[in-house]
Amino acid sequence: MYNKGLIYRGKRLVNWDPHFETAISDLEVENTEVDGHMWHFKYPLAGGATYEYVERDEDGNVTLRETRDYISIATTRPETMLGDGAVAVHPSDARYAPIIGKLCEIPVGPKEHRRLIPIITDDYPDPDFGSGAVKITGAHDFNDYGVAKRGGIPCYRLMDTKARMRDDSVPYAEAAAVAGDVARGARTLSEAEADALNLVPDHLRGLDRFEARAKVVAEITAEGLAVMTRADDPRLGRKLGEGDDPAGPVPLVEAKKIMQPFGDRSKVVIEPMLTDQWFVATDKIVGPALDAVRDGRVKIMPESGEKTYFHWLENIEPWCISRQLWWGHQIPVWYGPRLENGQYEAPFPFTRQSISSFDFKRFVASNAEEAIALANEYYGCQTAEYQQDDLQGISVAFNDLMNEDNQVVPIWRDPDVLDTWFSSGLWPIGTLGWPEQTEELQKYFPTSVLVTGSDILFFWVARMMMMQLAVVDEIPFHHVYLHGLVRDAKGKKMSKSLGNVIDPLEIIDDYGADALRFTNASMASLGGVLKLDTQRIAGYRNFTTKLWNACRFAEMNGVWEGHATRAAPPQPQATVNRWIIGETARVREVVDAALADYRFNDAAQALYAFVWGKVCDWYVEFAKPLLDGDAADETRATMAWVLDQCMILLHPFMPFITEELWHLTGQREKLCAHADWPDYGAELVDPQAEREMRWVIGLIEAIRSARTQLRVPAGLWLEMLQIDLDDAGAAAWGRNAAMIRRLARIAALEPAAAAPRGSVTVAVEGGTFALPLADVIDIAAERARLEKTVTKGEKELKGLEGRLKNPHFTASAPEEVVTETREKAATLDAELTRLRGALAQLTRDA
RNA sequence: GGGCGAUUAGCUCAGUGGUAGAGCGCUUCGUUCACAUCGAAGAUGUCGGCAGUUCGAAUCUGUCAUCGCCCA
Repeated sequence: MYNKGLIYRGKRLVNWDPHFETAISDLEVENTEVDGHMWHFKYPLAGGATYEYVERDEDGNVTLRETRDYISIATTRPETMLGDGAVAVHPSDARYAPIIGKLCEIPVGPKEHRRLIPIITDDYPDPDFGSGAVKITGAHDFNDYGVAKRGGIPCYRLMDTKARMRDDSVPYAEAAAVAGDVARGARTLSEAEADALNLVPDHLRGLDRFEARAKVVAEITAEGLAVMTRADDPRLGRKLGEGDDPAGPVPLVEAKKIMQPFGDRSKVVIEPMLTDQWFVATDKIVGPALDAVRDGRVKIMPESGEKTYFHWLENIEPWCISRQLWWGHQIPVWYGPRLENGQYEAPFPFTRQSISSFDFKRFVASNAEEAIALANEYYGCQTAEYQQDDLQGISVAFNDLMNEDNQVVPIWRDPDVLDTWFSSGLWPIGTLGWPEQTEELQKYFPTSVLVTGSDILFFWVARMMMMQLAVVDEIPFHHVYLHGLVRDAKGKKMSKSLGNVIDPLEIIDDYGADALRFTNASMASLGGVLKLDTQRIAGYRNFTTKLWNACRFAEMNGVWEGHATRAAPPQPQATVNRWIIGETARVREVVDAALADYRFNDAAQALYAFVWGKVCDWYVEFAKPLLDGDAADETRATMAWVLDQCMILLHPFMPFITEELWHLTGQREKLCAHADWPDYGAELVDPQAEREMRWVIGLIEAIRSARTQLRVPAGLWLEMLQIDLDDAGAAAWGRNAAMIRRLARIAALEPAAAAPRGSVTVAVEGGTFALPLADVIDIAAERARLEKTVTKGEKELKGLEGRLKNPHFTASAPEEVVTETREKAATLDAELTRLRGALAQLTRDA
């Protein structure tokens, strides 16, 4: 990338972490609002010059007119005043028009060496904010840096790597004199010369930045150059004490919420710092990464992630990739003296400062041998490698070279390391052996799906995209699946300092790895926040137990005797068995469709509903009578197949228990993990069986509901009367009587012409039944129950009929929707008729 | 200030134009031979407000409100 011109070295303002003494990226900075102060100071005009300062209201009326010999500046960081290069005002700001181009004095430092700086115009200052005038400290503020660059204002660095006031270079008097010449236009400074100049007054040198701030404030205030106000000025944000005079003059120090940058690891205040760093020219490599998503070669899910991705990449800044850390990939660049017209050039003698900022000759190579080879060729003589911090060694070697004592040129490697995101940006190819053309690289690159947290989109995903396209000119993956961040049950970000971190190992101890995994899957809907709630995990723990118990039931009934894996479903005769095979086929289709769309929660949800709600709640219950009868063998075969399918389909969501059950329940040629994923579908559905079982379940539920609502003792077996029943219903009853009677606790079914006095009506599709319970139940309760059902049904029917009566609906709605609505209305109408009949009967009896 | 998103049952959340669901919780009942980490039955919603598009809106559009995240 360096050779392609995509990486360069430059002096730029970076986020500097004074604790770890390294540059960090924007994304590693947390901006937090804290209570801060805004100081207002007077910058006296040079030579005692004065001007008419006029303020007007919105209508242009003069609200203040006074003669001033200063310009008022507000700052939240007074210590940076020492490095001011100018004062800027907005070009449209009439208040300061008379003094533009004039010089003013920085009101700090020894009186005899006060620095003068120019008053310039720039679009950055907001005339409505503070005094409208902004001090420009290019080396310590990002906005100011921009103004300084535009206005040709020098950037004076004030602090060292620990954010202490600088204590190097020449005495203040000398430095201030140079800066004064610059301000008067008598000379200019190169970037490096400005950087080398230490403008910290001698008595402040070596102080911590916050100590220096306090001293600067105290000195300016003592000199009477703080802007004053009344003690009861609300901007001060403080309460007056007993003896305070509300009108008493006090310095204007506003109490203000300010956004302050903190290092996300060190938690110390980040200092914008002008340093030499390596950068990626992101503007040159961002295009392909944007195009790949725009044209759909790479898809980000959820789609909102694409918007975020575009927004970030379209506004990307140069990427600072050097870090001053001891760990990481060391930057593969070696430096040596420049060779110009046969002369070696270097800042002799070498100092820490000069060696890191001088523009040396660079040798970029993948290892030291190659670098030395390059250097030997360039210098036409031998070279030797040194450590950059071995200043003495390099100085001696360079001195010998100059004195022609020894023709060995010293070179040394850049001590900085690469940003981890730069290194890991190459992960998709680096892990496969690149730059070697390995078999793995051929086989696995480009990769397929990247699954990661939504917060990683900028950190890593965008960088992998840019770097793979820049380095090997291919997309690294075709799908990016962004999941939410796991939070605690209250939605708080987990953090060690808050102590709300949920340790997955503890969850696993309490609920099992399968329960945790299933929970994660079931909450993995696209986007959003995942609030990890142990109650929910416990629910899925219960689900694993449920599956276990279903298999145990099967075992107790001989289902697993001689069982071996069978891919093809059995072909049973019994409706129940035919039905559950169809249901299995349906859920397999739903699960596959969900997985294909990365809707893991839908897949998990469908399996949960099927295994618990269909297999355990109904099929196992229905099977109980069958296991004693003629259909016992085919039922065993069906149950074995269905449970095998449950294990296979559930395996991705709960691998441990399914694998365990797999091996406990039959002869297995391979792991459940390796079992063939099924591909059957709707062809296994028997529509007749499905209709019949739906009817049976409906009848059982209707009877159970009537029983409990009328408080029939749960253990009581009831006689039931068949009032009317169509052919389909009669056939269904005939085939499933044993199951219905068992599950609804019906002792016997007798035909009857009419429901006798005081009986409970059970209306289902195509039929009406009655439970003669005159002795047991409360007639009024039964009437209330029926009335409630009728009212509810009537309301629904009214809605359906309303739609059907609307000609626009029948004309414009899709045909199947109209048909479906008609059928629903007809069924409901028939049921209501039966219920109304029962209600009338009840009223007559009473 | 800019961008993104959210607002649905008591709680946590699904639901991309056909009249609203799940889990948990809650109420009542239950020692029925897989399972009380269970079973049966039940209650609970002007889908944040308003306006619009549409035969039909939780869903699309606009607007307001509240909240969250990211970036300044």
